[in-house]
Amino acid sequence: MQKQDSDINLTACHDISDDEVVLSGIEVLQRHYGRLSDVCVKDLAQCISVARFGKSEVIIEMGAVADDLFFLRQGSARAYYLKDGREITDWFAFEHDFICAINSFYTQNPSPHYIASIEPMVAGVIHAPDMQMLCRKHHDFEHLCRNITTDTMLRLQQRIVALQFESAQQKYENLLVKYPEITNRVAVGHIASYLGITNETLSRIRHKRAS
Amino acid sequence: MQKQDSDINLTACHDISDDEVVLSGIEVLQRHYGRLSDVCVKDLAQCISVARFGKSEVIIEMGAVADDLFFLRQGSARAYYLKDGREITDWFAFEHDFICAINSFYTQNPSPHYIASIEPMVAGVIHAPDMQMLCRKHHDFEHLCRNITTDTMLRLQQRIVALQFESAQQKYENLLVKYPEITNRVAVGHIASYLGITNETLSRIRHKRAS
DNA sequence: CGCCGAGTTGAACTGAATCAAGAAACGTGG
DNA sequence: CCACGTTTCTTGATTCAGTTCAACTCGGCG
Repeated sequence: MQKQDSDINLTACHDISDDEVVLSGIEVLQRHYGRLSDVCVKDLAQCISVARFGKSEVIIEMGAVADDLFFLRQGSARAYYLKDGREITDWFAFEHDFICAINSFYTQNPSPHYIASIEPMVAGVIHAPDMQMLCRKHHDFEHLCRNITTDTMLRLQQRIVALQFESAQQKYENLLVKYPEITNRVAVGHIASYLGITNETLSRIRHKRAS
Repeated sequence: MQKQDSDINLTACHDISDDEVVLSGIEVLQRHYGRLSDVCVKDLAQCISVARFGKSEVIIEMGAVADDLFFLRQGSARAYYLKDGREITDWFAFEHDFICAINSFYTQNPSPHYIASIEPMVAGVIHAPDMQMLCRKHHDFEHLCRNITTDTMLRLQQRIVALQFESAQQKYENLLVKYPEITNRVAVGHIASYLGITNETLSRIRHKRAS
């Protein structure tokens, strides 16, 4: 049933125009991270392109210098890396979330992360050099970027506390609170690696909860 | 013998003048995070005060709204929080490091963290409202702050990977690589909680390594 | 000198990993 | 639209790293 809802959305997403992605993205950004001057908005809009992906497409390969930052309008994606040949999911993004190969985007080094779509997705894209240029040109944009980074930093801080002292079960419970519909949209295996536990352990936790 | 070296430094630290703390702090900041205009440096210097603490003094209490950011010139400090009555160390700072009650500083909420000196310390201090003001006034200072935040974010990201997939021993080894002299300056118990392991486990790891 | 907190050592316990099979779900081509 | 192969998820048995609890040692300080 949940499935049907999301199918409808996925069909609908093809109706979203590029302009709509760009403009609504900028609007959401401003709402969360700080207002921009009209001239800055105009410059920013120039720098944003729109990308569309199907289900489970690899968007960024490990080893590439990945200077794309995606802001999702529709669908979902994940960042992951390989640890002993296993995919470890590191970050999920849904509507109105950012995703990028964080190390590569901010340092221009080859990315240890892959990025892949989960569901079909539509996103606004900005390139790191353009972002740098906009930051240099517009003080208010630099301020907005600082807010985004601060926000991300605090989220990572929270996650460290969670990883260090919560049991596997607690971590799963908390994830469900933060993303109630994640189980309908993301493979269980990806969730397990995100939580730092094995598929088997997560499976057992889910079994216990269901009863 | 290491002890004596640091005793000399500790004595010496009383010789550091306030001006020296402020100016050398600003110099180090610029070297790492971006140049500032002369007028900005002047404004910044106005906003920095100097704080001195003895050994093991609590600097920020849990529950307080803590809008101080410290930049250490000498000595060391740690941020920690209580988990089931036990102190969990979350961040160490040595010379040229920052330390603040990260959540409180950036959100103005009551701090879940304590901050305490470890060794006697001397630090430059800036208050969050002053930092905000300087960011608003000077684009180059906002840029510098963004760089600091980005850097912190990437460090936290690294730490998540480390926490999630390294064994207790690996985590300790890596800590020693990053801070070779930490064992001479910080209580073993603080290191254990920083690594997310018990004192006993760390003790056994150290025993194994010594042999 | 004796206390006290920090660190060490030992023994028993436990949560989660690993290894190994089986069951479901998924999508691809006939 | 169904059959088959592949991937994902579940279930069970065993193992292991790290915790917990408890006793003991050591070095510094009143």
